[in-house]
Amino acid sequence: MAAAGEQDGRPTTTPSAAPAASANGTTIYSVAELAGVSIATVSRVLQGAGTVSSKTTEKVLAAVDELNYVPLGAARSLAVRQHEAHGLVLPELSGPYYSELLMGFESRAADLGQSVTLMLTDGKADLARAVRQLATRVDGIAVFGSAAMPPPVARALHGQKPVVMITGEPQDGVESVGAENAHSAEELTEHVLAHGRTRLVFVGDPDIAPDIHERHAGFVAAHRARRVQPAEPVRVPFREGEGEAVAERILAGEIEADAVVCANDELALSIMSRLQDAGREVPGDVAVVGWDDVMASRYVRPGMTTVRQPVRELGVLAADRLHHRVQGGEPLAERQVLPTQVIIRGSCGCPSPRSTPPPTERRTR
Amino acid sequence: MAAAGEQDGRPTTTPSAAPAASANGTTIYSVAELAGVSIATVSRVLQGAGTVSSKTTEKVLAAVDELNYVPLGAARSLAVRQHEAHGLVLPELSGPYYSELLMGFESRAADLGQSVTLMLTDGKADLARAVRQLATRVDGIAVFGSAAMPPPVARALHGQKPVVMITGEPQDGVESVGAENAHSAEELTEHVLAHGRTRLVFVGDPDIAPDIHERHAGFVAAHRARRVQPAEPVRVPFREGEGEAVAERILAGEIEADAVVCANDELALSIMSRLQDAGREVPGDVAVVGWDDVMASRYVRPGMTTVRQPVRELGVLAADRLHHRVQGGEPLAERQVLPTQVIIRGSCGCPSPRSTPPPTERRTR
DNA sequence: AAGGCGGATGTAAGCGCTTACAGCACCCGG
DNA sequence: CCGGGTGCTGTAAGCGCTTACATCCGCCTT
Repeated sequence: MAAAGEQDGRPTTTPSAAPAASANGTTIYSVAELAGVSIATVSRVLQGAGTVSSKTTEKVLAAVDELNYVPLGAARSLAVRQHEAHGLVLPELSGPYYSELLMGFESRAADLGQSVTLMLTDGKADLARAVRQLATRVDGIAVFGSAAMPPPVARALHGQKPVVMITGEPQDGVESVGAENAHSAEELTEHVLAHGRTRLVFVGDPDIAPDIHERHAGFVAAHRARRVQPAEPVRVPFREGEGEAVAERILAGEIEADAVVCANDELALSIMSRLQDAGREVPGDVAVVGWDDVMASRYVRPGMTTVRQPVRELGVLAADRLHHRVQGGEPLAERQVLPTQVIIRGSCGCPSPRSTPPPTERRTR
Repeated sequence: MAAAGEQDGRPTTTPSAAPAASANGTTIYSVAELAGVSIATVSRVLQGAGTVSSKTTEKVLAAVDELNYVPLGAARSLAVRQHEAHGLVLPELSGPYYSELLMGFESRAADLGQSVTLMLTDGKADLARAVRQLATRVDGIAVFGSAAMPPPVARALHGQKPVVMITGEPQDGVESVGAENAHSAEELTEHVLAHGRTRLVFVGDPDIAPDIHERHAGFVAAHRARRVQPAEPVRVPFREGEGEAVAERILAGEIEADAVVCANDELALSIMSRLQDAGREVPGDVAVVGWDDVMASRYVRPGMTTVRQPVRELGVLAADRLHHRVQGGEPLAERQVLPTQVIIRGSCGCPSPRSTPPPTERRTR
């Protein structure tokens, strides 16, 4: 009995025939019809909600299988008023930094049952439009601080969707997560200073992003503690080629330094490489240290002394916080800060250890 | 006049009051009401479709702005029967390979007006479920071949949504894109052979993925061409630690080789590093070559001889093809193959060039 | 035996948007 | 002065799903 004798297949008020359906034409109606039940029951089976007899459940599942039914996410989203998706906005993906972040984010988001919609800002002509468009399809957005969130965009989102900034300054209503910078930068700088180096230069632009700013602040603080005057930072953007250029300036004597403290490993690596090619000894003539602990830093000779950030955890944290917000939770006023770790290898002047294990075995979960 | 005197704000048949609305409560109805027009007009303005007087357009835009209106993507998707999103399934993201791919994919997808929903398979407990879930919210899916698409999943998707495989064997109805492997592997191997090396070993598992298989085939072909018997491949998974292990076996004399041809750079890099630490000369005692041209390969000494794949272009191509399919286009029967390039540096035995420029300036679009 | 209860299922009202179609005002030529 | 464009706007019917509520039925309680 039940609704076995359904003569329409679409027992709603709608006068029209069965809906045109998704890609292949199967909708919840087709499934219901085939299983001889109502669409409500199909939905209940699929959502695991409500009570459905095991016999009915079987019938429905069989029908789903036979028709190869894939529900239309948009319809569900509309009905439940949730996208069940988190947005992530990153500048780009070269280098391990953003990838790690993304992996952590995706992993946690998946655990929370959220899909992740990614947007890269580099090369986007109309950023504001892109973010707006993204906002249209997600419940909340995590944004990587530096430059990924121009004011107009921030304004557009204001109060619309939960936003969490990664590595950005916390603002009213948008919370922020990040890694520690100032202390480890100070520690690293002090370490170099302790090697007896006296003319350190900081390479990277402190104004490019708050975290670089903090790194530079640590650099300055270490100098202050020893009552020595820090040199002016060499302001260059994060681009591999820039390292070469800086190295040339050092070789030419234009920049006088016996140690260079770089804002990231890419810069440090390219500087060290160029210096070595030109016959300079590292760390003999000049020490070089970086930031991020990218893979290459373990393989170059001497090993690159650098700072490891818990980038993946940052991604996890961001996903967590975002989800919290999406669930209606209140934003945290203070910034969440994860600890970093100074990794000593040979490029700072220390005797090179044989090798440093990777942070975590690759390809682990 | 127009509908200025609208008394309800929701001129549909629905008896209820104004809808509860999205996150912040603004829907197309609120906008219409504020602007004093119908929701159809608001939609037209926002979609740029149909004809709307400039006066009305202004009013609507003003209302949108004032209310900070963000349309609900799900509702639009439901109405237009398109998700306007591409799914991308990758194993993970460590190393530059997948990141590049993803960047290419995202960039092209964005150009095509599609958002990208990313899913990483590594560490996912219920892959089939995850993919099914993904299928629910996108118009088509691009899958990275190796292992990312277990048969049950493939079956689930079969005929449901367009699928394009990246680096996988083309199958019925699912097209495939990839980079050239066999020829460049042969060329690379022949190059090493031409250096006078006689005992080459291939490190990596040819059965792990079709592309590795092809690489190995090229390795074998080069031997054949010289009528020499290739050694059995050293089958190891792609994990950084594995390189160390292989290096130990070489050091122990367990593997006898004067050249090792690795399935990727990570492996090559870690082998070379361990060998050098143990006092072996590279390329003097043993040559090492890799595949992928990761960043580290440019910075190590000697530079790593390797093969550069147009990974980003692969991502672009995948997005393109997927979009083509989503638009109703027919799948291409033959595999699309992009050319690769052998990069000679010092680790194969050649005199080290000073430095090799990165493939493209970083951070470019 | 009647009433009530609860499990299983169906009914139908939306979710917020797009769009075919209808309607209306205005302008032009005849 | 009227018919028919033409240009703009409104009406309303869905898109496929979830879910509150109604319904039905069998069985237990009294």
